[in-house]
Amino acid sequence: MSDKKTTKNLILDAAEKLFAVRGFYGVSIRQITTEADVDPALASYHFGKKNDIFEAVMLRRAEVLNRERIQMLDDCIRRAQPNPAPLHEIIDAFTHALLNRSNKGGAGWKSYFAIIAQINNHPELGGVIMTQYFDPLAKKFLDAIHATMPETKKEDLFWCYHFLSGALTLTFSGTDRISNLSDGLCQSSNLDAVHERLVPFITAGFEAFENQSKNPS
Amino acid sequence: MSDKKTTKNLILDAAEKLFAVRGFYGVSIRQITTEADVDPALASYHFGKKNDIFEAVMLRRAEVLNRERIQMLDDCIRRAQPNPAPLHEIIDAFTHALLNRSNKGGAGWKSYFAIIAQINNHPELGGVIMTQYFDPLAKKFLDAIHATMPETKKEDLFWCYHFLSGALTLTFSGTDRISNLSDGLCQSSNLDAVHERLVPFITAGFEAFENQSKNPS
DNA sequence: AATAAATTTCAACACATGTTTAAATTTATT
DNA sequence: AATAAATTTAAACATGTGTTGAAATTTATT
Repeated sequence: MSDKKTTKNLILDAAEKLFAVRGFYGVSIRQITTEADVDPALASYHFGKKNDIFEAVMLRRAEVLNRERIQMLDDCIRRAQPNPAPLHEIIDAFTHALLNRSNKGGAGWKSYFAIIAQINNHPELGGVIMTQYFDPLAKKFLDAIHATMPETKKEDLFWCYHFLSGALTLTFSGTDRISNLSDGLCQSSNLDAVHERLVPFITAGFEAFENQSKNPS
Repeated sequence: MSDKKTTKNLILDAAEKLFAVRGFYGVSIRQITTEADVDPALASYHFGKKNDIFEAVMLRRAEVLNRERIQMLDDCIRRAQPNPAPLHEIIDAFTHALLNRSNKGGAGWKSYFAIIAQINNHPELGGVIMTQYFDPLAKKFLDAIHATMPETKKEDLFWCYHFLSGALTLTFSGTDRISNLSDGLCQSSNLDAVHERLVPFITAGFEAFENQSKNPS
């Protein structure tokens, strides 16, 4: 699904697809290599341990993703100069590449984000892997938001980011529980509908902490 | 950790603890029964399949939890009569029992919520189990919110609920990624700090959709 | 074309998996 | 105290696990 169909990529594609549905522990190397139509020994040969396959899956798309997101952030900061960037544009820059890829990037990207959703909420892997691949970028966004909302306590901004992260990743998870709740009126797969609502929702949430004089309870 | 220390409860407690850290597929029945200091065969004897253990873990606390949350919702609706309940009180009723138990309910409750966080973001289990145990309650809350915000499109309310669900469950997950991000300034374990900020954040998010005349993009 | 390197195959390793069976033991009932 | 039921134990089942090793094959280099 990405680049040349080398054995390495065949394995990564298969692993990505299966990890997305059953998680790291729910997938065996045999299942991966069967899905990839490849000998089981090739997984060890090309990647080493099972853990290394997982990390390779994560790394492959994280790079292109982060490049895109930083680009969007820099653009919106530059556009606004000398003023600070508008909050909703920063939120959009943070989420747009993700939702857009998840929506129109093909099955591989969708699987990738489903894995991220799982990891982000997984106590054992979440702290490590997310921190490793996405924290530098998160800090850049928080800096940008801080520049836009200089009077808001940093502590509050961190928590707002935390809520943003949770809302965003649940959208990726592909559980589509909202479809049941809404009797089919809403669907997680309709990521345009999500994006239209996520940005104003989160923006309003941040803005609730703009007047620091207000009683925070 | 709950009720009498029967074999059944010993197994459920151990399963709860382990599932919270490594997920359903990451835990074996042997690990569970070892942790519970009990013969492996007793898991099958008392519960049947591994899946049944998991469902028993889920069900045990879901009942007391939902009873508490419905109570709080009914209370805040009754207090406000004949007016609709204030939005922030509804949000509080939805989240308070969860965050409070996770904070002060002991290790078992903390594990339980970590499992919920995983399930909620798991494409295979999330749709089924969360729908089964928590959807009736979610519908009640959405009805209450709809009564408070009658002019807002139901579709918007569903999405807002979706974001709320994501932000809330990430808080439960126990990943504490926010601790790294904030250099220890914020910690997921400090659930009072979360609650103080989650309610106004989410409330403001909902309220962003109050004026239906506004362009939703 | 001959040689070296990289890749793929096939078989096997030792161990872990969920679950079952039948006997031993404890607990409850008459 | 005798009998029945419920629970616990210990062993084993077949199958799946991640990983490795040594040949066979393909690809690249000289």
